[in-house]
Amino acid sequence: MSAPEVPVRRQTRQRTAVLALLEELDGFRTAQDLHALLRERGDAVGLATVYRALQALVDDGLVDVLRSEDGEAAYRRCSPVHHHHLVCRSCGTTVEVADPPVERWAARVAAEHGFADVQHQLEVFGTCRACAQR
Amino acid sequence: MSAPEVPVRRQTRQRTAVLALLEELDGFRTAQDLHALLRERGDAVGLATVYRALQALVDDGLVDVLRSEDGEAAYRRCSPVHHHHLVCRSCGTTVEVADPPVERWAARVAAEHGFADVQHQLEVFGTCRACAQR
DNA sequence: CGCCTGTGTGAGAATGGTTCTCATGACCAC
DNA sequence: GTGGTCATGAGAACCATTCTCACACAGGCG
Repeated sequence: MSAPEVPVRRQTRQRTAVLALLEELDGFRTAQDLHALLRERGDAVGLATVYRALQALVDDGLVDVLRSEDGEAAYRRCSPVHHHHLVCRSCGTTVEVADPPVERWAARVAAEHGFADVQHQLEVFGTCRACAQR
Repeated sequence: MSAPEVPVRRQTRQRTAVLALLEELDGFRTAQDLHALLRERGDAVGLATVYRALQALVDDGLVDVLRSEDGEAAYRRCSPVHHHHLVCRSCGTTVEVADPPVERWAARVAAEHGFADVQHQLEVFGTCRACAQR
């Protein structure tokens, strides 16, 4: 029996800064980006700390992770309910979309093949209106 | 105007070996795995060559790529028509599933938000019957 | 209010998957 | 066969991420 494991998250300047930056930005950003941004505005935070803060936020369900095509991780502040993303391939703007029949479909297909404990991962990529007009 | 760019793919022992191995295996394998397997059975192929062969196969649409949670790429021989995957989280067994209303749904949602040139990426993860029984 | 303890931090090193370099080898059109 | 490319392979380079470890600070307690 594993205990609930509440890791007693301390509130520090660095963690606050990372979350605040994510709140302020739109779309997915890599850890490297966030680190560079914080540094630019004089709010110096170590790279390792940015990674740790992001992991903690992901664990708490406050932030989404996405793997870009080249394997780099991108993070985004999100609402804590299940949803998917519509991401602009060019500028990174993101729209959260509530989920459709996909839920039911995934569950049904999985059951048909004898799979249990099902999760799914769906991202839609496209070019947003602004970028298409350039 | 860019020419069609047909890179004149040569047939070599190494590329044949990589594709043959993928044909033979089931489920997604990392480049490192494939390299180790080839080496074990005495069919020595350089690691860089495995990566190059896999990229060529992906470009030709003969192989699918998937990014595992830690960013490692996994490859799998696949049918050249659009489809999604049902992957066992535990043993890696994969089932190709033809896709459902998701196609239409993705297109519609994208259009509603002014996105063009839409692609999507959907993977379903679960525990297959065999693994669940252990 | 100040101490204490354990958690958080940061710089740099380590890790590990992937890509690059470049000299050498092999495919294949002629 | 021959030649000109393209492919190969060993190792180095690259780069995102994680680890290490000494030091700093949050925050509960006296």
